[in-house]
Amino acid sequence: MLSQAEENYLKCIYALEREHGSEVSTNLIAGKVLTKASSVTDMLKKLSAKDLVEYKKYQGVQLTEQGKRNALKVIRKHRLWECFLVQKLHFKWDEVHEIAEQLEHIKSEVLVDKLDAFLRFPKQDPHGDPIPDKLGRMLEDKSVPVSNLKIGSSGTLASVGNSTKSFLRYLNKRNLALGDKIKVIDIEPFDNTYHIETKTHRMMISSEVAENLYLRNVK
Amino acid sequence: MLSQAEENYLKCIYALEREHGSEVSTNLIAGKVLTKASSVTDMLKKLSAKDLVEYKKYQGVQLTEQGKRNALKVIRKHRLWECFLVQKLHFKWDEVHEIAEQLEHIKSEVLVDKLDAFLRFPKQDPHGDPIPDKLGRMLEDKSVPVSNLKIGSSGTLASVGNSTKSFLRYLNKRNLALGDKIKVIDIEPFDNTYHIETKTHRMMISSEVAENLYLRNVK
DNA sequence: ACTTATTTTTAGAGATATCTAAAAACATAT
DNA sequence: ATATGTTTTTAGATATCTCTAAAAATAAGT
Repeated sequence: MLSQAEENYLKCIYALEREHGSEVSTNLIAGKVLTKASSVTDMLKKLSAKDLVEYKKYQGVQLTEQGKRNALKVIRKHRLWECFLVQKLHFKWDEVHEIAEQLEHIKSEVLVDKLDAFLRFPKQDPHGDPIPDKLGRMLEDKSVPVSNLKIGSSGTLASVGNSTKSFLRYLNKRNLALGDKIKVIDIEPFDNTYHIETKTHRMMISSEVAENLYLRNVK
Repeated sequence: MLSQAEENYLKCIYALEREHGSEVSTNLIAGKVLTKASSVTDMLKKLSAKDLVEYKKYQGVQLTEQGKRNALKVIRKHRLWECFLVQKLHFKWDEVHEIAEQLEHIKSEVLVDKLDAFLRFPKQDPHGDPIPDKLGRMLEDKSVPVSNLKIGSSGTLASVGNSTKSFLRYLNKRNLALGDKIKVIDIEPFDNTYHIETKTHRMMISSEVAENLYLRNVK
């Protein structure tokens, strides 16, 4: 049985393996979990003892198959609960992340599967992220962050790389929503600020924001 | 912010104050929480420091107004989640207690109120227990345990004093369900075994079971 | 009232998850 | 290759919640 802290680390390492290579460093984890490197080291030893990660001192970590399975279970729960909160309880997309962070740790296989059925087996959560099925399979993510685009290319906003309340409120304020078509007009070479255009607006976004807007059907 | 352990103690003390007098002893609590008396003492000190209980050494405890408010919040959440699990996810009444024990600790006022609305403000949970509203008000419980009845009296099964899987499965097996009319036919003076009768069956139940079957409209 | 039994509290220790500060390993630069 | 800087790990401490074993308070019995 995994503790909440252990589950959070697995989820975090899973995300970092996708963002960066499959070798994840202690400091990277510390940054994401908002803790100190020394705490991360402690936890990595524990996860390693449980065969959830491959860990060699000073070498960073990698999830084992078992670790990945467990990470996907937590992610599945998180995203299903987000769907529930938005679809059934009528929360806004910027209000659900923090609550789902708690709900994702509820222990009951049956509960998750019944919730999945109740929601009619959704394939994506309110932020456009794919929901793993019972076996961990999910839609392959072919989206690209705006920060990878060249001037002149465009695509459709498919998901966001950050589901915190503050980021989503920022998007609301700027009138950006999933499904919007976005085109890159210009890039400031100095600080990588992006000038983008939607159907109705033109705006500038920082490089950090550009890294968190994922587009599909990029041309 | 209260920890899960603290919330569990408050809930437990609340229940014991109803079952026994308002003075609840350390050992009683230890029995209900399944822990040792020494652990209870530690926790009582902590709850007392937070003004959630009135505690004097060797004298037992009592919830303060604040403690009662918090206990009712947890109970409200527990019972609402049980409704959700049965009504929306189609769990059986004997499958929800353990899951609700986890869900009751999810922190979000808005969530509870939205859940309440989603379920159309139910007044009772699947075990017949009253659900406190946002302000802690609930249906007054006028039911009586079978163990308080005399030979010849009868009533309608209104709620159960124990929602564990094992007890509810026992009731399923004996074909006892909420709403059933129950009549006391005889009481063994030796061990307080009750002979009871429903519309379709006659059976014997132990005194422990009799203490956990609550009837309304007793005549 | 005094002995015995029960209940409750204290004292000290373990497990989990975190931290700070210092040491060790690794990376980089001249 | 040696010095400098960064990253990671260790060592030791704290907070929460639990336990066992022993001491203190209360209750009960004759």
